[in-house]
Amino acid sequence: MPDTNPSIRTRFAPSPTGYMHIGGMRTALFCWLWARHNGGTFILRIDDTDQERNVASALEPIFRAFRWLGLDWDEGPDKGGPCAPYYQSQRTHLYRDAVEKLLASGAAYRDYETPEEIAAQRQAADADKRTYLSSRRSLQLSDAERAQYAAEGRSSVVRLLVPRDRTVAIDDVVRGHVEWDCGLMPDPVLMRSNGGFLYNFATVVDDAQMAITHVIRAEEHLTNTAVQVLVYEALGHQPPVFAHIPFITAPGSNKKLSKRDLEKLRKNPALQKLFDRADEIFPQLGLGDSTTLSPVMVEYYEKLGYLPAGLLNALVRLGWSLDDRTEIFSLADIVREFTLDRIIKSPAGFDPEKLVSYQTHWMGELSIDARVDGCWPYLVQAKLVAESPACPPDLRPWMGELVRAIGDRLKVFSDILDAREFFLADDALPYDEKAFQKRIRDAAEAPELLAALRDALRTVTPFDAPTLDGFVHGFVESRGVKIGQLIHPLRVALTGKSVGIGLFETLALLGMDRCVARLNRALARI
RNA sequence: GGCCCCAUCGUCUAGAGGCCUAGGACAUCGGAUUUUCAGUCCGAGAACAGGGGUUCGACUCCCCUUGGGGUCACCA
Repeated sequence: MPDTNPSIRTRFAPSPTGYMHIGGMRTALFCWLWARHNGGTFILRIDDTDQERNVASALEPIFRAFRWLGLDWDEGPDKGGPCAPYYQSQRTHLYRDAVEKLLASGAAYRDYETPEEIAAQRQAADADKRTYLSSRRSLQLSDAERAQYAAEGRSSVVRLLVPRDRTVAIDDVVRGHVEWDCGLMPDPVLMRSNGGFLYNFATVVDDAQMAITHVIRAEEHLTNTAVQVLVYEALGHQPPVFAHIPFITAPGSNKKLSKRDLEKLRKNPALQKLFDRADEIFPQLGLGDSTTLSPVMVEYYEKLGYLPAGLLNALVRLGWSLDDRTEIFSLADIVREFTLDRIIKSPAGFDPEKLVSYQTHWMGELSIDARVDGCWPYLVQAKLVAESPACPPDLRPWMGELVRAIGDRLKVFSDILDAREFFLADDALPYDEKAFQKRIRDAAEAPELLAALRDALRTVTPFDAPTLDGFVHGFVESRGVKIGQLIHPLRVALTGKSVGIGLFETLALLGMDRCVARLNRALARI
């Protein structure tokens, strides 16, 4: 058992965006894992500094995603905790105090230059191919001028006074030693002219006040870290340990997987199937389509009936591995084995195929009963069965047989909808016309064979798969035809499709009466 | 463009100087099983970006080049 450290505190700070991004979820997972691995504390803090929207409803999908995956938090908005409140919008007094402290110590200054002036300076620097640096003219102001400006209510921002004669460095757990030259940094704004605070500042104040020991976040924040470390130092705090993890990219590309590029992602060959499946399934469930629920959102996987274990397994293997052979991890395994030093440095492409393979594994671990329970809500939602919170007891044995017959074809719970023909009324069965043509109309002996079988079927008892297997084989033998000549047309006649579960299971599941009814209907439409 | 990061099979990765004729998984392609599909079993192909060093010896260390990415806001 590796060393653990209960004093470790990590946090994840989502913005209320109205959905949970798959990449963000992976970051959150790593934060959660490090806390849990150590028996430490995992904190959820809401980054709602620019709260235009309805925070509560925009937060709901985020909480939902955490709960679905089984990632709990020890301190957070709904739970409270020793560092409350956990909404940044309610913590402005802390930021204000920190700004005052920095102003008083001279580590920060009030800057009266207008945005236009700054922009002009920036442009001039660009034109001269010079690194832009803050002019710091406001520092030259006399006390009298300062007082006058304040009295006039002239607008100003508070900037950190960057110590230009040195460097800042971190020893990132993942990246190693990274260093920046402060002489190249403009003075960052800490507080806006309207009194609002900036991310790079608020985050540091929060992380320090919440005693976060490990900041685990996506690599895109690496550059921000320079400013943040300077703020830690100016405030007199010890910076936490940083771990900048590689981000998740779109399959076959090395661009960040983002919701903005949805249209590009739609054309990505590896993602195509996921979008198509969404467009096929979600409308049946009354959930919109791939535009409302796309593969970059955690909700996509939940709503399609993926298993938390499947997604979790896939997510943790993106940028992390234990050794040269272990692929399958339960959440408990991951918690036990997860360490920061096994995180990879390079970006990881999200591979839907690999996700499916993990998913298939974990689905296989589930009992038939559990699979029935997982599938049931989809049948209800698609209105294929009568509304009921769970599969009724009298239907359960039959459902169990169906799910057993579907076997590995059931990769996610919504795949049960591919077996919709078992739930449709006999006179409402749609036919794959191409298959019907080829297997029934164009096969000379098919109609007669089907009719004969229909009549013979009435004598079969018990009407179960093994018996039917023997019976059908005897039937074709006695007629001197090959099994394939019967089986293909029979499948189309009974299910309307050319592919599906085992044929004898299909017969048994349908039962004699429905088989006869469907055969009659098929024969009548030749 | 400045600064920063990254670079092993198509993909996810193992590899902390000799264990590497580079291992595993997913995907792909064969073959077997089979009533379709899925699966299962067996097998195959498939990678250290390039160039310099260091070293008896480099996938592993250093430098350069190339390529990719991130970031440069009174966004987060």
